[in-house]
Amino acid sequence: MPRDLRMSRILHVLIHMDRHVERATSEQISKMISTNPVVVRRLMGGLRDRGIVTSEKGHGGGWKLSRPLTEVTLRDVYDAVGAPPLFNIGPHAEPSECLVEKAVDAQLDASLSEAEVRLLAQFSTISVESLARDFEDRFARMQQDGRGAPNTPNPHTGFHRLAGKS
Amino acid sequence: MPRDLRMSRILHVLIHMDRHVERATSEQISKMISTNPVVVRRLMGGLRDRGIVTSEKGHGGGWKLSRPLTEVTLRDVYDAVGAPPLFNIGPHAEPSECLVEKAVDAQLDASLSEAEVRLLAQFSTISVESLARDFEDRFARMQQDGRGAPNTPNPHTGFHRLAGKS
DNA sequence: AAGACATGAAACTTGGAATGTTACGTAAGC
DNA sequence: GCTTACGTAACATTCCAAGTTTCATGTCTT
Repeated sequence: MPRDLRMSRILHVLIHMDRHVERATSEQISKMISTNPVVVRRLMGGLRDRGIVTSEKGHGGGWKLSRPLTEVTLRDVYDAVGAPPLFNIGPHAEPSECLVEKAVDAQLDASLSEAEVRLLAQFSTISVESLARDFEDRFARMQQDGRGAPNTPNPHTGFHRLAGKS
Repeated sequence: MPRDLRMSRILHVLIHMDRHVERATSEQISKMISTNPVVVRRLMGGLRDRGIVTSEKGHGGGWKLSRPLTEVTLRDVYDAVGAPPLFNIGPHAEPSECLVEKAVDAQLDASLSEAEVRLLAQFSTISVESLARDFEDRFARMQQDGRGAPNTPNPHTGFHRLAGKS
């Protein structure tokens, strides 16, 4: 339903890099998230500027995590992709002359701002590592309970088989 | 910053109708919010379907409030405009084959869903009347404190001068 | 030094959603 | 019968994320 997929995509990439590959080129990463190398560079550029990943040119170059995912929060990722508008609804951008409109916009904005603060605060408390681990735990439990999910071994590039032996 | 202005516009219209005009045509309303009569009909159609306003055709027709704004919540308005996606960010629509991606999307969706439930719950507690009154109170206070805001008498169609004598 | 491999960045195209617009149909009042 | 107004379909416009093309820059290998 939503629109801006950048956060979702970056999280996807970060976890793959942590779990499966030490160093990855934009080309390789673009296959993970089914897109173009240039799009990957745009996304990763924000992460590099914030010290979450490093990039190296030339032969053997590519992207590497520069700190453990325990030290990267959802808030960091959100900021790294440019802190796009959280909400799809809201008041006008430019203020109006109309007092009623200004009143409505101010009140509506107050509700949304409060919700935004809360959500971003929650993002700050969630590390990418814990996000990945939550899932892996649940998946492992399913696995050992009566007949787990399919565990289809069909990844993008040959990686995968998450949450087996760690 | 945001995109979907429908809620903001409808609130604007509802308060104007309650405060200033008993009955208004799509033409008149369109001038309030600087748009087209057809756009107004689209917006108001949702309200009519939910019993918030009534419409009448022909001479002397137009739109009227069918219940007091004390009995219309922000949630009602949100639903009436089609309950558009609240968030601008989020995971993909179609599920992926990749387990990592599914994990990321599920976790991200969980955070967003929780925030959505909270925000909509809050919308349910706020009536359009109280939203308007909050502003009017604050405005009146500014007015009597040392020299209030300009109180510019320049509305859309000649209405206005909110929060004077009620 | 030459060539291959990567990132960096600018410029343009594409696609979807809200909005704006035009046109026509239907109902109500004069 | 004519004007007024809503109801609706169809199309145009605008905005932004995403996709794409192209070239420049830096780095490793031979």
